[in-house]
Amino acid sequence: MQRKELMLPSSMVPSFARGINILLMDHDTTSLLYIASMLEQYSYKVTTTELASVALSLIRKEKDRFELVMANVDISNIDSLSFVRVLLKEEIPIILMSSRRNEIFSWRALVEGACFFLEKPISFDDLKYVWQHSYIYKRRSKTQLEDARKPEQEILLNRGNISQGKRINEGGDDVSRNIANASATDDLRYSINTDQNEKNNKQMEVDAQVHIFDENSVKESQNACNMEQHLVMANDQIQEQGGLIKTKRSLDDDRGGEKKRNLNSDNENSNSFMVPTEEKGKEMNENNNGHVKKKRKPRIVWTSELHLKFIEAVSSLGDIKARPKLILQKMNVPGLTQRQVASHLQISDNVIRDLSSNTGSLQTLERIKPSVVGQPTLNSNDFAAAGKTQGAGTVQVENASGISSNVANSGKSLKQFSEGNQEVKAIAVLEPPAASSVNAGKSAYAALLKFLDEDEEEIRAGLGGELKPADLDRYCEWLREALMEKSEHSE
DNA sequence: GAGAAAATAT
DNA sequence: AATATTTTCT
Repeated sequence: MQRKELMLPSSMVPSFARGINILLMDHDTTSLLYIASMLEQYSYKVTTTELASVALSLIRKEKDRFELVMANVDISNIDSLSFVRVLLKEEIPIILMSSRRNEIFSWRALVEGACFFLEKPISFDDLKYVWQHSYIYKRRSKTQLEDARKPEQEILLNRGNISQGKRINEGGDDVSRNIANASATDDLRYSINTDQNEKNNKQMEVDAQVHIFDENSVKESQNACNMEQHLVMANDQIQEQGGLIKTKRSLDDDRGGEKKRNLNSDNENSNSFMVPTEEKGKEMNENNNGHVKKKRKPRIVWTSELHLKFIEAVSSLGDIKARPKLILQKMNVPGLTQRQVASHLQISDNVIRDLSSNTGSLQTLERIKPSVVGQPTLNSNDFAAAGKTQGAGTVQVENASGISSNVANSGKSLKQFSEGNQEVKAIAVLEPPAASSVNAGKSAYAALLKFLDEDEEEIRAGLGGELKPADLDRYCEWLREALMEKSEHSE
């Protein structure tokens, strides 16, 4: 009897737990896709990303969407620690995956509230009961009040122990003892990323100096110093904006008269050390004509580390308190200005730098500015106002009858779409990614699935026999090569 | 101080 | 052309 034929993996998951949403994060693409494909076979709906900051953005955007997060935490990656911290605060069950090298880190995470620790490599069977973590966690939060009386450690360890008895380091006692040894914490900072992979030179320099932002490990002052490196300035070219260029705004100004600018007067209260020293105090220059030109601030780059810090701050403050001033304070990044934070906050909801999880389907954002509703006509630019800052797409409305029509370029305003006094709901619809960019990830993934489907024999042959969990690395490596060959053939 | 939107840089 | 960040306006 081959279990394979008779039993679909998904049938091993109880019906009420099928299709739960899992957010999967793994810095290693191959492993990401591999695990995702396994999870999907169990019926889970998987959203994948390689970046912690993206994962957090997703979670922040749709709080309740994910019932379980599985993350490969790799100490050599700066994001991991902060990522785990933030996640734990979000009250989403989290399963950590990592190699033995990071075991202690994972233990600590367990104590802080993670559910489970899977040691890599992950096997198919390891994932079978993954749903239980989301389920049990849900039940637990219902009875949280009662639970709250228990000593906290106990609860946390209990959660950590919910295991299928496999792979988890059995027994809360072991875990707690090890943690109690406290050397665990010390081991958490150190070994900063030596294998910087894809980043460009500028980034690499920065990364090399970044420290993990661990409250315990980094003193503010020191932190300050290090974080300064985060502010990657775009080159110094300052653009000239002579009075000759008439923009909408400059026209307005021409007649607007008085309330002209205080130009740089309030230019960054105390933080102008971002400006290269020679430039200081020269915010205004003269050009040949003696005309005054204003200097534009060098742009900062919101690296994923910086963004992560931002999200961390926002998340710890909560949506209501998360205002630029407090966020800035919390982030404690020297040289970063409140305006920059404000500006980033403005768009942060829409910031998703990596859409590897996007299947290419339409993404709707239900948000519309009142000003757009009242506008006489709508064009595709109004798409921006409907929820996305800028970019291509259309604005649709949905009226009471549920009819949804495309408003862009229709020559009507949203108001005209409403019936009676009923409010219309405007929906910004993102254009699906261009076919070309429908992520390499997606097609690679599809290819992988197909490949797995069709060529199992070949795979086994290629590996010379039965697959074992321990073979994962070898397997992935082999797969990668096989896939590459394949795509070469198909050219 | 905040947020929206325009301007401008990449 | 599209996106990212800064600046202006309210």
